Amino acid sequence: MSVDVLPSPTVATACCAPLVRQPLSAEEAADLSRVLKAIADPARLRLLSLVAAHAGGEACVCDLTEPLGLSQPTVSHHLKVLVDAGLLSREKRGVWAYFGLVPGALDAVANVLSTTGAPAGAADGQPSFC
Amino acid sequence: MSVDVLPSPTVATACCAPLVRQPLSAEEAADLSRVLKAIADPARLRLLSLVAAHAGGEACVCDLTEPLGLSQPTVSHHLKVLVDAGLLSREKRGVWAYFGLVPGALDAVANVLSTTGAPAGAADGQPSFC
DNA sequence: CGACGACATTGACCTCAGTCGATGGCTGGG
DNA sequence: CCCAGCCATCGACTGAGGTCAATGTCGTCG
Repeated sequence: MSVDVLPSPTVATACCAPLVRQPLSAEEAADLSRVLKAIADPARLRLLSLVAAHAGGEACVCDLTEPLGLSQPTVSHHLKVLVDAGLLSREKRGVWAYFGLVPGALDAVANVLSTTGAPAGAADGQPSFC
Repeated sequence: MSVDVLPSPTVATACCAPLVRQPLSAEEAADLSRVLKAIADPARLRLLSLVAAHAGGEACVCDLTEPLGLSQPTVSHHLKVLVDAGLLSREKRGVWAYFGLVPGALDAVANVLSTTGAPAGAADGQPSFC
């Protein structure tokens, strides 16, 4: 296989970009579009909301296949996309794999899109990104 | 064909949805993904930032083809996608067509993604959406 | 009124992304 | 020690989307 597990939290590079203040470069636009493409899918949007609304803030694959009406490989694929984009975290406990929201990741994307600089206490306290 | 030109300002239906509070329905996710798919493209992201940063907050097609390095039909196509998504407004004055940001549209999307309810003064005063 | 320029539309090509069935790896239980 | 269940990966199919050349439409100017 050619590609290996490059860490690349793509959301990090797209952070703190005003978007409406000055023209984006081709690189910045490509980075930001990568994260947005990960979110711009109905199945993945529902996955994000399902995980976030689940008890404890995390859910396993078996909890997600039914509400989405998709096959298990498809759900696993979408979860991998979200994890690679830096939006979800994956933790394997025993047989089950638990997925949870990465704190501040969605807020970082929201900050980029917002015409105002930064929401009051949204991505606040996330120095790993900004 | 089945689908016709429904006006559908898709951003309106996707407004005010917490996303992390309760699971999205298939309909809500489809609506929201439509708007996000419009933004999740490097060329369109650069178009948004170019228009926003342009003098007067509006720009015509001839101002946008060069910085993007894309052909005129392609730029026109991307602009149409953004207009259909409710993110850009199009006003034809004489021979030129001027495009400008729809106020509050990007902030509405940012609100949906943000884990906190609403940024302080972002989409504030946009009763057409919320 | 004829030519030019700005923009939109069409048609076609090509690449990529979403989906599923089948299979493999791994862990826990009998 | 073997079996059962959860999850990831693979391969293939299909549809959607980005891009451009060519063409059409409309307003402007000489």
